[in-house]
Amino acid sequence: MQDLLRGRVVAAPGPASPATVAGLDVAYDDSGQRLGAAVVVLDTGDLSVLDTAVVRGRPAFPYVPGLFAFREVPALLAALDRLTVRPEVLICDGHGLAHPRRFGLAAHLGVLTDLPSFGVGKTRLVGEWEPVGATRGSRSALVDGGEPVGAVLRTQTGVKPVFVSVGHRIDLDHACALTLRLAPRYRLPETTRVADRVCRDLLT
DNA sequence: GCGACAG
DNA sequence: ATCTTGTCGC
Repeated sequence: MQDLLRGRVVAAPGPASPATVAGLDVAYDDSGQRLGAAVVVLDTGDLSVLDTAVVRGRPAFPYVPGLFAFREVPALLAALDRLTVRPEVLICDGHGLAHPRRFGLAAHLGVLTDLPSFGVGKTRLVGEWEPVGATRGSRSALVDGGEPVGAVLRTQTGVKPVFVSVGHRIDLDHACALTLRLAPRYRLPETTRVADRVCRDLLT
């Protein structure tokens, strides 16, 4: 399925300066039998929350590295469907092309929605990189099998970097620039932080 | 056979 | 992802 859908990924420059971005995340209960998914739309200017949509349900697939999208995509699509504001870019908790078959969650969601998308992961799935500079904004190429698949980006000086990789209709430089703009104070972009908080609250 | 392995 | 325990720093 991934090998098939991968052919629908579009590599495009930009987007220049999106006014809205969406953050997506999923949380699970203690049993792992229930999940809560959230999509939040933020204004890139002041990082204010413009819209929120949530969904509760069951995992559609077990967690298997490389097949992560099959677990969370159904719930995230359902949540996206409930949005009132149409986001210009999707920022996913996970990887885009930095995937064994170059089709991680961010690429998967991008193709299915045809919205520009990229992933910001907390840990690596594939690839190697040279040490990243210690200051905010420093980045190092993430390379897998000899090809560049993303960037290891320092969003806060002296804090562990994040892994940025494009999904659909966006280039790496714009993805990194957006990530930095959305992470003025913490390691992760506000989109991810807000979505994480919202979906976690669904389980309590 | 052994280590790696998004969330 | 989720959980615990402990430490460091503002």
